[in-house]
Amino acid sequence: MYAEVLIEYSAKAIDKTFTYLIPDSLKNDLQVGMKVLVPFGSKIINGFVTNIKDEYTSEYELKAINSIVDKYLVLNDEMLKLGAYLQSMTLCTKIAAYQTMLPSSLKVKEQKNNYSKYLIYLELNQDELTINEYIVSHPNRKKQIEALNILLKDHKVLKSSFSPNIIKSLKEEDLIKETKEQIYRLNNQKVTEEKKLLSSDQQKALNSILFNEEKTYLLHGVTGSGKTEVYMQLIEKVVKMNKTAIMLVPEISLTTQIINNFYARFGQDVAIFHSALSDGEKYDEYLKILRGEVHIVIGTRSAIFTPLKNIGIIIIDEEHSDTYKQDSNPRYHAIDMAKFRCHYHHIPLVLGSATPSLETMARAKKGVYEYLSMPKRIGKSVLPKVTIIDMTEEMKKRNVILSSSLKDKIIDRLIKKEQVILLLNRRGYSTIITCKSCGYTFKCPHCDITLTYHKSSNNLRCHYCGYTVFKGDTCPECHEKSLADYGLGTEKLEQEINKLIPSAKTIRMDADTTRNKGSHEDIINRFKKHEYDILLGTQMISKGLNFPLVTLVGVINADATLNIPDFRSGERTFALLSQVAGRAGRSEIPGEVIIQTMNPDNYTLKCVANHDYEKFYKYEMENRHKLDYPPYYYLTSIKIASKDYELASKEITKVKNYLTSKLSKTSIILGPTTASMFKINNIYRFQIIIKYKQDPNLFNTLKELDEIYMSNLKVNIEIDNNPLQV
DNA sequence: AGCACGCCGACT
DNA sequence: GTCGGCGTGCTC
Repeated sequence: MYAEVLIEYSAKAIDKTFTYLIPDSLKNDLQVGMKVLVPFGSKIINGFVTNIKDEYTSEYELKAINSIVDKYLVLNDEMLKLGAYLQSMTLCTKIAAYQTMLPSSLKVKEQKNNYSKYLIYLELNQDELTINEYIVSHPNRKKQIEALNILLKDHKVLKSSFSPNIIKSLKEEDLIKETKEQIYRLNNQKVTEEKKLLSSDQQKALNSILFNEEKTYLLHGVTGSGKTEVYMQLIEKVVKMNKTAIMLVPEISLTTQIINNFYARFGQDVAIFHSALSDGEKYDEYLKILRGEVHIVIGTRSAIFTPLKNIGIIIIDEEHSDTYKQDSNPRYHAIDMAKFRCHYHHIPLVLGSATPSLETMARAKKGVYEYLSMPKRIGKSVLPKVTIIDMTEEMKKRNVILSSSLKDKIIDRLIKKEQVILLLNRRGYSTIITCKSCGYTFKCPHCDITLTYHKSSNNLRCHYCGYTVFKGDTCPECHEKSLADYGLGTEKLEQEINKLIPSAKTIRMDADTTRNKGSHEDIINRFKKHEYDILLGTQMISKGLNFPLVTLVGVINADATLNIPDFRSGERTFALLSQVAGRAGRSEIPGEVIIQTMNPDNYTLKCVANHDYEKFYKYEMENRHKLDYPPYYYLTSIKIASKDYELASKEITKVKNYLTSKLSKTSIILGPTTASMFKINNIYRFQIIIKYKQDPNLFNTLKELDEIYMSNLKVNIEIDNNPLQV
């Protein structure tokens, strides 16, 4: 018997199967979809079995498979097909596709292939009579007799409750034995079964979703309309049918509240899956799923690849979130993967959002998706009042960071013992450091980016490659003491608030303060307990959090996200601000939102202020239509990357010519231009954008291009179908 | 991806 | 005369 094996080097040059002999010892256990260790060249490395066959003829002397990495981990038929689909969509290597589908802890680096955690128990290994004889004949061994008596009474006791040398001597006498039971690191008990009463909108949405056909639903519900409860009741129905469910959330650490609700209602029937789990936890959760011990999986993007069987529904919460698209190697979108699995199982896909992506909404309007709407908040809470503050006016009053009205309102909330959230979508202290006498600005030597000043560590950092330099007092060019900083980051905001409102207790949440595991939750919990009055931070404070005492949300600088040169910046700003605005007034006390901007007449901001998604949608769709952007056209971006500037620029022109000769006349080929992040880590990037509605030649042309650059070591090609950033 | 083989330049 | 540069090609 022979096995076809993919080698775990993700390189285009060896992205093909190699045939190995299956030794007799593995014949019974080996299955397609398993990871194996094989000799390859001079090394022993991981491989992945894609086929098993009886016949093979070749001039090679075949090598044999060494061993199976983990006999519990097998990709089933569905997962193998999904992997092939992933590979064909993203043009990644075959092995990379399967690797992304298996939990990363199992990319066995060191020879550690058993992540299982056990509890070890001691039991008597002799009958009661023998034990008693021993006790009588060794009256001096007091500690040992004590242990034996405990075991006589309780039969099975945790090993850790005895001291090791007692165990050792009793084991030598063969009086006791060890038994082990696997335990899972994450274990949550059900707390309540209590279902919440549904509003009529919720009930209508719930009833509209049918479980026995393949169909995509858009659940469009404003913040606070109770989408989570609908998800839970949908899943409850599915579980009652003895089927399983996957629910994706954008970022698990920021969605702890949803997770806790699910644990409370479904307890051990839930497995969670995301990158912040430890390797052991990940392994346990994966095993629970593989063994069919849970019906529900909640997780981030990668959870779409968990091997649940007999799926009954897939739900994607906050479907517009960028986090569902992977921004490195297999650039897949979780929604595409979900559609594949829904098709496989003939089941519904539910996309939920308060601010659906334009693509999703357009499909709902066309009737491709069924549209379900929940336009009202549940209970007594109402949508907050949103006010736009013109910062150009405030600047004249020398209010650079806080407008007088936002400052007054913060003080008012502090007096009322309520809480405040402030959003500033830029971390660090200040964004640019410039020399006032010679005009020098600090830039990253490896990237085409200005460095951000971090005051707490007194250094300048590149937010792309991590390059860090100490900031001195003098300009490195002209050596004058005339360095000035411009632009506002969260670090400076925190300092300024403490200066302006000294009585306020503030806590900051951004990538810098949440580097350690559990620090997100810690900040959230402490804020929730009202240890702090003001939570300030980047966009990570906007998602899914529900703080009843927050009655004021301030957006410090709405222009920071609005002015990013990307055709989706309006859409992103609308979603971000709507979401953060939704944090205000989640209980009976009505909330209020202040948006500070230099562009008070901006249409997007006005739509946010009026909570008017429809108006924003129409406006933005017109723009997209005029400029031939999605959802009217599909996009594909092709980048050529190289350390050699000249070579990259020469190759991108070749690519352009190739595309022009191959693609249909109706496709629009833009560029070549320098990519938006032109130089990162000393690598130059040029790009071409293809806009198309339908192009039968596109896919094959991309594949050909990919193959042309397959063995080129100096130039890399990066193809991204439906890129999020252009 | 890693590693060996192979063919030309600057050195003890 | 050798050491070593990295270009090319192979790995079941």
